[in-house]
Amino acid sequence: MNEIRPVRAKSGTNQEGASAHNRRVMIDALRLNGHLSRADLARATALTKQAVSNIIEELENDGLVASLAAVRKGRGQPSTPYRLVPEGAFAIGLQIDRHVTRTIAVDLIGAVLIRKEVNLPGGGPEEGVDAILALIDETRRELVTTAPEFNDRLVGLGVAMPGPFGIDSATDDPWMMAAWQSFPLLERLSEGTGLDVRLQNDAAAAATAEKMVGAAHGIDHAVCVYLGYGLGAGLILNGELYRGGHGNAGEIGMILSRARVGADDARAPIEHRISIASLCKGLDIDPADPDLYRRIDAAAGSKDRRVTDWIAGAAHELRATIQLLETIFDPQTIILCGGMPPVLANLLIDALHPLLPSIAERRQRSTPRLQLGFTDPWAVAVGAAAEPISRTFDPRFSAILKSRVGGTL
Amino acid sequence: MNEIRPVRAKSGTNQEGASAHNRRVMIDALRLNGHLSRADLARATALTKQAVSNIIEELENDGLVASLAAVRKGRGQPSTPYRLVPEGAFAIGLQIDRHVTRTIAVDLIGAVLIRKEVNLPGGGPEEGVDAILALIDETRRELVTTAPEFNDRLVGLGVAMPGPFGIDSATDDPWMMAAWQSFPLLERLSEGTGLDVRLQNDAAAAATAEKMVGAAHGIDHAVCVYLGYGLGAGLILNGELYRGGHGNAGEIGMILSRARVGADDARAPIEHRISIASLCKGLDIDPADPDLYRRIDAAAGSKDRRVTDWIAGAAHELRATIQLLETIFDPQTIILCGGMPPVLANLLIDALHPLLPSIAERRQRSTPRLQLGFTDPWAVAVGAAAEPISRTFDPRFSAILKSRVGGTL
DNA sequence: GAGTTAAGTCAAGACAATTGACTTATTAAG
DNA sequence: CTTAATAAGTCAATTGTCTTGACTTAACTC
Repeated sequence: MNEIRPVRAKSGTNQEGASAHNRRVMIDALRLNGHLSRADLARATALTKQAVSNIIEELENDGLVASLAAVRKGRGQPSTPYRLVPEGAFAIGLQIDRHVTRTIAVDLIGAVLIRKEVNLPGGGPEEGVDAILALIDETRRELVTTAPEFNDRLVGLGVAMPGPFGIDSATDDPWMMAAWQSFPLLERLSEGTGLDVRLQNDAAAAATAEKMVGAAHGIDHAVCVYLGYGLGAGLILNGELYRGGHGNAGEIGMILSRARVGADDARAPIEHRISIASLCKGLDIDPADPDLYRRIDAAAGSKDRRVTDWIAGAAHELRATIQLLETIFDPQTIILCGGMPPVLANLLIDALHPLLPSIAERRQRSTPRLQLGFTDPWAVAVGAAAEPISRTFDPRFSAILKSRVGGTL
Repeated sequence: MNEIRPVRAKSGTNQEGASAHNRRVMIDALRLNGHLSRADLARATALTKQAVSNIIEELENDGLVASLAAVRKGRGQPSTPYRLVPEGAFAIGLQIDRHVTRTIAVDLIGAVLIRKEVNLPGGGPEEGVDAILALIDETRRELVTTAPEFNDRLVGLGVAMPGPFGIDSATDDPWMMAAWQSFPLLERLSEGTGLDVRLQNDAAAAATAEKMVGAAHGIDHAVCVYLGYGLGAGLILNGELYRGGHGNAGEIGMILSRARVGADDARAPIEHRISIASLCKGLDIDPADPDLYRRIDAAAGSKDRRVTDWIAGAAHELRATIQLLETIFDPQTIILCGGMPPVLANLLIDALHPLLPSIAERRQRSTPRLQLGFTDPWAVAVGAAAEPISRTFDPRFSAILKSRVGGTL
């Protein structure tokens, strides 16, 4: 403690870390493959039968896995497959959006257990946070009351709200939620609930949802393009969500468009053409309109000229963005998701084809270059709730390491 | 073996994996901090003094670390700092470029030990590979002869060549090295040398070099923009080089430009304006000119109008690209590197400022948004050689896991 | 010179995976 | 029907690596 010079180093690990990893690997394998016997797991994880047996027994005692009926499949003793027990854990997701606030609870396999939606009272975050805490508490109580098997099974609270976070320049973008950005939300929620709380932006949450229960399930390299009020991307790289140096990776809405606005060189963010906000502008709807979803749905269904114009513009811009993302990330697939009516999503997907040539054009593709993901407005909340589940149960480098105590010399 | 259904799962780990990780963590900590005592290491890695002591003793026996003179720094027993022993390991890097082939050897700390350059005999890869194997062997022998302490210390061979790899459409880009792309180079090199061989594209190799001995040293999130014959980016994400789903991540040269070529909507790859190849075109030099570097240097130094034009065009395009990369990756810094004369690099860096506004504009930056990295033409070869060192000694998730034996049911 | 602080070692203990032999349950072959 | 082959899974002993807590050593401070 004589010098202030910080020592930079990664953490080491020990048997506990290894064991924790192995438990996560078992859960991950069951999540990906549905059900596997102990022998299957031993082969798949490169562990010995005995090690797997011990771990599975432990997980069974913890109520995280359960056996199914034995299966005869040829010579040899029949195998006993194991599956995840959905009731083994649950997490709460909180989505704070511009006009609504939602809570949701999902179980170990990502299934939705309960959901609630409120309009926050006017005023700022200071007033809102109490309402949020009440909503979370209500969600928690209600679930445990109706399904007591979930008692003591809550692993965390995930929060999703529009980013970017921690940016100096309070941009004058009317769709940014400046007040919430500067509010110490996580601290207040953590204090108020006693839970481990983590924040993601909308796109990251949508990607987390796609990864656990959607099109990105089991895919290690995917870019989820999230089209909401704004535009973002959730980056799944090496099987984990990538956050960037300051938690703002994937804010692709702020990429400057290729199209010039006027005669000068000023270019607008692509979000100004690819977003529900821009569609609202075109349709002359207030984005705060509580009936927004239905109105867009109607307009899209009726082939309103203003919708087709928007689609043409958005598709033009988005095609280039997809080519860009493919070029930069070389992902296995790109997933288009967002809280929009399926009619609109399908029109957009159609308008995006044919895609621009890119390195993603390869003969032996196992997944399409572009797929449609969730369009359910609740997907972001699901992703928010899926994050604590993933953090608690998925294999990841950081879960192996010992938690740092000191870190400075 | 009754079903073909593959079981997808991550590998488990055991004490061996944990131990291997801890050894790597020690080496990484010493690499980052220069020298640390056992007590420092224990604090920094969250391991116990005893565990660190054992590991360091082992590493010392293996000739990878060595102690320095004891340091008195206040009360208590003086500490004995340890440092990496450069002679503890070396790796060979092979750079196959359009007009030259280079080999290099670097030691454990990334210092260059020996380097060689040849022009491959005409003909295709089939003729070339024998010359390459001879060159590698010569490099290896010469080093071990002049510095016998390196005997038996070779950890691998890293190869760098222009990407992208494994793309169907043999593009008609005259700068692609189609013949080499389809040649089973790695297999042949692996057979011929008996070494573990890995391939990177130029930009990835440059980033690997920056990470081990350059501007990205100790930085976990950085994008290295590599300006060579073509344009690419080496992505350092979470402290590791990101390769993408098919090993082609970061091929940003193929991003389509914002500028239209003609009146129609056709757009050229930005590489057509940001690359040495494009500069050659502008200067009317054959990129194969053996005197290329000097001629560009002269032109840049003399403020040749054609050079300033190129710089203006490249800077315009590159500014947008930098804004794009910052927006997508939210890195701690962007490093511009490439095999160009420093005069040119500095002119380009100057022309890039002021940078476009982006989320990277934050008050408490510890690193500049854009820095100049290596411009040495040998940097790619260094990066190629640094890869086996990094793979062997740096902490990484995959190093903890047991190697898969089966994997299918 | 006594007390304090910090680095580092010693020896025993704990933990989780490994090893190799064994049991059990089924199909295949003669 | 019997025997062999095959595969799942268990038992008990072993191993390797980190942890624990007491101890030693070497400096500084008062």
